[in-house]
Amino acid sequence: MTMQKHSAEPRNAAPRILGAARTIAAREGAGKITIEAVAKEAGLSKGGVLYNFPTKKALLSGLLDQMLDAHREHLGKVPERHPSRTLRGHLETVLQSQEVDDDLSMAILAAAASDPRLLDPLRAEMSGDIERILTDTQDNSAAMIAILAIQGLRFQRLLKLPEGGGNIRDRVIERLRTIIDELE
Amino acid sequence: MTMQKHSAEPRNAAPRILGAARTIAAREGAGKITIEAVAKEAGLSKGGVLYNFPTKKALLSGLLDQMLDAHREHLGKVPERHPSRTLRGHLETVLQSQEVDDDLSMAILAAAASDPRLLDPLRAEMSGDIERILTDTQDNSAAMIAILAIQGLRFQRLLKLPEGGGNIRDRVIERLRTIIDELE
DNA sequence: GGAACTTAACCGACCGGACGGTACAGAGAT
DNA sequence: ATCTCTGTACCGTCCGGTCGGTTAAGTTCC
Repeated sequence: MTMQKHSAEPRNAAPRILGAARTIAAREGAGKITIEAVAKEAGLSKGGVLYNFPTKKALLSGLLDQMLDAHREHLGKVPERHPSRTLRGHLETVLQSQEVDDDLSMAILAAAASDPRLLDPLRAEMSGDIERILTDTQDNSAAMIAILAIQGLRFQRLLKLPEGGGNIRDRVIERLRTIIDELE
Repeated sequence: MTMQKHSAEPRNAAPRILGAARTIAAREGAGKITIEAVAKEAGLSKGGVLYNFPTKKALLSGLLDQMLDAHREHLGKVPERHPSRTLRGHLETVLQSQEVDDDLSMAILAAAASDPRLLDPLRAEMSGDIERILTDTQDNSAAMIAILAIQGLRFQRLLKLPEGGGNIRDRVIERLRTIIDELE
């Protein structure tokens, strides 16, 4: 009967740890991400966490990496025909997968609060995205405004800032969709 | 004029303390705001800081308050005739006073990271602003997009995210100005 | 096939430092 | 003298990181 290994899920504790970190960040705020708290949430000990991520920076960095991966994957699902598909993809990502995106933003907050350098990979990624979008569209300023508005949507939701009430949010989204479509 | 007290600036250490906090946040990240560090930066001792702000929450809260005040003051300078003057004011504030606005964003970050509830005053303020803007304009979705884009500009600069290079930023701003003007 | 050893994964006690907060003393001005 | 403000010393806690186990699963050699 060989037995199970340790308790329940033997391998790959890393994703569980990252998930725990996201949970904590979403529930109690980015500042509450502590190794012990993450360990408890993930169902293992502090040592276990530090085995997988030798330092807290590594943990945060890994968190952001995972978020970026998820984000990339989402963008990949957008039909490629679309000229400004990354732009459209960004918007749809923000809309569809609220959880994933909130987590991403939370990871950004946590990273920015502890060590701004952790944002470097994000910057690189965004740099590529923006460049691609701008070369694919002729009305660069309109495209950039769309990008900025999408970012605004992110932080607005993340910080629970007021949305204007009513169906304004939906109308804004619809408007953004048409703007993006018109960008061709 | 009697005399100075101890070292240099006798009264009203509070603004100096808040300024120190802003400096630290801008220089080392929002997470590095610590009472001792603030004290050192402000040129007084920990006790001095804690006399003016009995708790760290009070400090962060005061920081955000000051930022909101400064922001309000800026908005007040915008010609009142303008129908969407708050919207225009927001944009101009972001543009003109880079320091003040970056500090505001940093305070937001710091507050959000430590205790999300500290953002409540900000939420209230923004709620009023948005409501006013939306009632003053008939194209609500366009106005909201402008608001979101302006917020996007804030965080973009705060987190040093890529801007798209070239003069795109300027063109975006010009475009936003015209959009806002057309909203009337 | 089984003792001896290695390796991977994890535990949990502990350390040092930082940090928030308290207590109290003292200097200036009035 | 008293009130306002600031400095110094200190306490308890929390947190990141270290370190010596420990357990389970191979691996090697006979």
